[in-house]
Amino acid sequence: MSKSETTSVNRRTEIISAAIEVFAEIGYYRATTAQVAKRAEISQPYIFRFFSTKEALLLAALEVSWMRVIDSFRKVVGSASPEHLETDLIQAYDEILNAYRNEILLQMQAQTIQEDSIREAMRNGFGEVRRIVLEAFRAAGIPNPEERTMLFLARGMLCNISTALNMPELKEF
Amino acid sequence: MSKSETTSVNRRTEIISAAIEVFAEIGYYRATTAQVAKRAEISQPYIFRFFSTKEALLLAALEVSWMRVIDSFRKVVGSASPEHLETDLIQAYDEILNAYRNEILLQMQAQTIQEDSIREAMRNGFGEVRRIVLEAFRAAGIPNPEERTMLFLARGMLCNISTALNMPELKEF
DNA sequence: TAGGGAACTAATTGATGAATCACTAACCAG
DNA sequence: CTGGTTAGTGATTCATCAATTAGTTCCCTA
Repeated sequence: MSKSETTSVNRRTEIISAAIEVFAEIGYYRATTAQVAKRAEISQPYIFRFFSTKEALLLAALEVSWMRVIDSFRKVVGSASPEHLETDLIQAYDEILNAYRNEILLQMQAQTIQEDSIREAMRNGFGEVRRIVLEAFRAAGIPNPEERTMLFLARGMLCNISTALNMPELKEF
Repeated sequence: MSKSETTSVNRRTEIISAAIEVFAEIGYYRATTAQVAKRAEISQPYIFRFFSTKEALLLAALEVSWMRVIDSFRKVVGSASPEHLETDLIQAYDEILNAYRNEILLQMQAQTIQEDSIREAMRNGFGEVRRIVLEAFRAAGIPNPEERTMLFLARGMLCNISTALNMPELKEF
């Protein structure tokens, strides 16, 4: 049982969680800091004690969402047997997509945001995930690991869209 | 040589082209109708003679961009030999991605826009593309056509992201 | 050549949003 | 109990934007 004091760090985390929800639901550019504040049950100006700009808040939210995927994949890679590796990774991503849908919707939005800092965060995230999967496929002795990694990522991106548009038929076969 | 009179229809088309560029570069919600107007070399209010709202303009832009893909794929399906079908489709999409990058960037944005009319347009577009590809794979006698269609679409979506983030390594293998 | 309509714009409006400022309340150490 | 620090807010500012209104220009034709 962890205490839930209102420390500065806790507040920061609460604001990020609220931002992920609101940005995902409303759209980053259309969402207002007032809406984020309301969701976090604080006043709008108080957000700016923790994040210097709205964009800095988006960056923090993206950081959280990439770490969700990266940590999960690292855990799978560290424990899965070579023959279950790919199915376990797929299952792990599927669980994230169910439990943290908004974080993935936010990543999808960020794919087309042109701000340099956002693009860099997205490239880092994708690059790290790709590295983890590719290394794991290699270590598992999977043939054509580069192609298999590409196909794994591709299917993941189609799952995202299938989820976002509520079109299950896109990913089924 | 077609005449380039300034008819009502031409202006409409010009505005849509300008909107595709500006929305793709700036982001739909952040982009202003004034920026679109400037790109189209008309005044900002004049846009509203052709489109009742900013959202109606986005819908028209999405319509253009989906027809680009759909028409191109239909042409390939109508002329390609069964053994070249998939490579020809891939090549066709690659050419669209090069020549009409902004239209695809706009589609990517629209994947996460929650407005009902936009979601419906996106579902129609994806559904029609999927139908065309699946039917063509079946007619060509390709085994597991549903799975192959899913993988084809998945690779396409990864190509989009690879292009948007300028990460060529994502799609290569 | 008068006038009617199509193409187009300047000026404005009402609403909204990010960010800042000036302030209060609660707590805690010496 | 007091002086400093942390947590927090109401009110405001300045900018911006979608959409409307009220016009002007220009061409075609009867």
